Order: sequence, then C-alpha cells, then structure tokens
Amino acid sequence: MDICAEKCINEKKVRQTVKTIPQQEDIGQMVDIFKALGDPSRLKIVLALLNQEHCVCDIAVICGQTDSAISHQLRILRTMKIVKNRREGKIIYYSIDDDHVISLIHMSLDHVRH
Amino acid sequence: MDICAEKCINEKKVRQTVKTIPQQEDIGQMVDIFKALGDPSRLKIVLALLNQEHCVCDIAVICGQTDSAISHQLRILRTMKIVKNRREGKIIYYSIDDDHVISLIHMSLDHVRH
DNA sequence: TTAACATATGAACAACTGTTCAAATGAAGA
DNA sequence: TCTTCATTTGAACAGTTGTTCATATGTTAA
Repeated sequence: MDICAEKCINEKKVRQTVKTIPQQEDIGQMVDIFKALGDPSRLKIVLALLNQEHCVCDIAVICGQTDSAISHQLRILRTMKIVKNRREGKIIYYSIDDDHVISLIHMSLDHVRH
Repeated sequence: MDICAEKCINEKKVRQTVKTIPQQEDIGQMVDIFKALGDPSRLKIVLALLNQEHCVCDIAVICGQTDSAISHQLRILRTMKIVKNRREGKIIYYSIDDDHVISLIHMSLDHVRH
C-alpha cells in the first residue's frame, strides 16, 4: 500500500489515522442509518412511532402528508429494519424495531436542546 | 386546530402523539445533523478527524478524494459547526468541534457492530 | 516582486431522492 | 359475489446533492 506517494504533508499522521477508519462496509451501514433519519418526513414518522404504534393513515395525519407518501417512506424504514408492522384486519400498525435508533434520536434531541 | 376531521382512525391516539412531537425547528436541526453524517464522504472525513486533527490534503489522501471535493464538504461541516479549523502558515488544520456528534458516531458504530 | 503551494470557490453536470397521481392489492362486511 | 376501505405500488417529475474542472485566494520563501 503506497499511501501518499507525494501529495500528503504528514505521512505519519495519515498512516496513524488510516488504521483507525472502520471498514467500508461498516461506514456504509452507518451512512444508511444517518441517511434514513436525515429526512424530515422519515424523522417525523419515527418520532411519532417513538410514542406508540400507529396505522399508516394516522401517521399521515400526524405528519400532515399523503397516505401514499407515508407508505413510501415506511417501506424504506421497513427495509432498513428501523420499523416493523403488524396487521389487524384491514389496518396495519407500524412501530419502532430498533433500540439503537431510539438512542440516536434521544441523543440528537439532547444536542438540539442544549 | 382540527386534526383529522374525517380521515384518521384513532383520533385519541393521534392527539396523544401529536403532543409529543418536537417543534418543527428542532426537527429541522436534528435532520441537519443526520443529513450531515448521512453521506459517505462527510462521514469518512469526520471519522478521520475523530482520531486527530488533519490538514485538507491529508484528509484527501485518507479519504481517497480530491482536495477540492474535501474542501467543499469541509465547508458544509464547518457551517454546521461540526468541525473547526486553525491556520498554521499555508496549512489549515481541521478538527471536530462537536462532542454530541462524536457520541452519535460511537453509538452508530456500536449499532453496526452488534 | 515573483513563484510555488495549500486551500477555497463557482459553475455545470450527473445522480439521487421525495412527492404526486393513478392504479392495484387484499381484507372485511353487505 | 360486490363494495368499501386501508395500504401498497409504479411511473413521472421536480428539487436537491456531490463531484469535477477551472480559477481565485492568500501565505511563504526565494
């Protein structure tokens, strides 16, 4: 591995830090979580479900958006295993399925409020 | 406020949850942080600076990207007060400027690894 | 002052993302 | 069965975002 053949200024520091960087795959997964929460619609959905489970059309009312828009976002959150759902007749209830995400949100709330 | 004139299914639950949702402004700030970390280039920069301060061109080497691309991203991170910089002659050193962000990253690393 | 270098900036472009609209499922009750 | 209702899905469109390239700052040393 020839890091920094001629470009970098402090080769020793670069080598030190490179060793500490997580694997590409881990970085990708971290990015995915942050990206999932980095959209107002999705964050608001997750914040709503933080309180209790809700069906799609109630989430739509809470978030002030279309059922369809909410459903699209829920699919993304479901794919990422951030939320799960259960059916009760015609109605499908969504809830949070990831404790780490709950912690992340509480921590970011602290950040915003201090 | 007429939440849910006819659309929603469980009006009581909707009202309960609406009360718990943070203000729009707080949500916006939370989204901004998550969005900032929700990009591979920026997250990698922050991960690098987590270890120690670095100059722009060393970050570029660490991240395998152009000086210019790194500089653009650093501007975003600087604007958000996630990183700060200090000048030493021609060289500008960047470092993390936000402890909450450090916590968020550690928590997401835990998430990925368990 | 000039040359060399580290960093920053602006415009342009491609790629990605979220919402909308229309239509399709699939479950419950008539 | 047919109808109604909650939810899902797909295509299309607009808006956003990250990178690239060329150029501009601003600092140091000659």
